[in-house]
Formats: sequence, structure tokens, C-alpha cells
Amino acid sequence: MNDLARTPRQIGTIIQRARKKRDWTQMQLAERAGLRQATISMIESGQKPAKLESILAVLAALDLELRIGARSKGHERDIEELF
Amino acid sequence: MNDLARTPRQIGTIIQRARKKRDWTQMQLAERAGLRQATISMIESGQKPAKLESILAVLAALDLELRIGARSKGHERDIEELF
DNA sequence: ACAAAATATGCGTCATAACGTATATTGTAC
DNA sequence: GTACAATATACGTTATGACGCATATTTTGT
Repeated sequence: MNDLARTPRQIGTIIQRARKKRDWTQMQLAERAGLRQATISMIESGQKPAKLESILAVLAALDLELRIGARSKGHERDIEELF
Repeated sequence: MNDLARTPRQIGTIIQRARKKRDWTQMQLAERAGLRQATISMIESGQKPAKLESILAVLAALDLELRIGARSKGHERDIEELF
């Protein structure tokens, strides 16, 4: 898994997929990340941009990590963000 | 360039390096990202956690992108699916 | 269909990021 | 060392993320 994330919404989608892969509820993830279930909901939907801190907490809880690299052209998998 | 970023401070350092590599001042980066010079300063130092939005704006201005992947021990790990 | 679980929203409050503006500090020439 | 540029801090204000608590809506299982 190595997903590109350019918007809060893409990040939310990635987080949601990782959570479901582990069969965790938003509540379980919230507890592990030290946040509320409602906050997880908002992060996953990407409607409201979150704090960097919160995102990092969620990623850590999911055993994921963030990488920063030069913008690539297409040979990276982009998150299909179309309904 | 593909740097690991687990804390706001690490992210700040990566951003600062990318900015200097381009020989931009904080003011120039701020203008391109739609933020203040003071905000860039805080993001680079990582002292105050920023909004995800702001980080994404800065990364876009620097032609960088964010990737999310499984936490790796050392180098690359291909145990894609746990459980 | 029904109940239960999971998820999405609402509301008032608090905490704080970012703002505008300005100044203080540091770095880099000449 | 003296300007000048660049960066870090300060102060009051504004915008909003996250909180607690609650409820509405959706999804899932029987």
C-alpha cells in the first residue's frame, strides 16, 4: 500500500480503507488515536480539514506512515476519488 | 526524494529543505501557498501543529506530494496483508 | 421487518491555528 | 560594524477543529 494523497478527502479515503481492512469501527480507531468517533467520521469524509496532529495520530494508530516526495507523473497509484 | 514524516517537526524540516533547494525565501513560499511568512516559519519549525490544509498547500507550492503507506521496519516490507 | 450496531450530524463551548500588522532577532553581504 | 535581507516572535482578532453530549441516519445481522 502506497497511496497518493493530495487532498483531505483522499487522505480520509485512505484512512477509511485501512480501518476497514482491520475490521475496526470508528469508535475503536478513535480510542486508539485518542479522538472522538465523530472526529474520525469527519476525517474519513474529508469534509472538514483536520489538524495535522489528528491525522498523524490516526495514521499511527493504523500502523501507517506518511512520506513526502517529489510530485510524480502517474506511475504512482492515485486514489480513485470518483463516486 | 522520499522522506519519512512521522511528526510535525519532521515535516517542517522536509519542507524547509525543499524550499532552500529552490532558493526561495519563506515569503516567496508563503505567497505561493497563500499563507503568511510567519505561518511558514511555524510550520518549518514544527513547534505549533498546523492544519492539514496548510501543509498540503505548502507541499503543492513546492511541487511535493504526500504518500501514505504501511509502516516499514527499516526498508521495504512486503507483508501487505496482516491477519 | 425488526433490533442492534455503526456512522453521520447537531449544538454549545473551548482551544488554538492563522490572520494582519508589527517588531525583534538572526543571517548575509559589503 | 553597518546596512539590508531573512527569519522568528508578539499582540489582538477571527475562524474553525475538536470536545462533550446527544440524536438522527445508515448499515448489518437475524
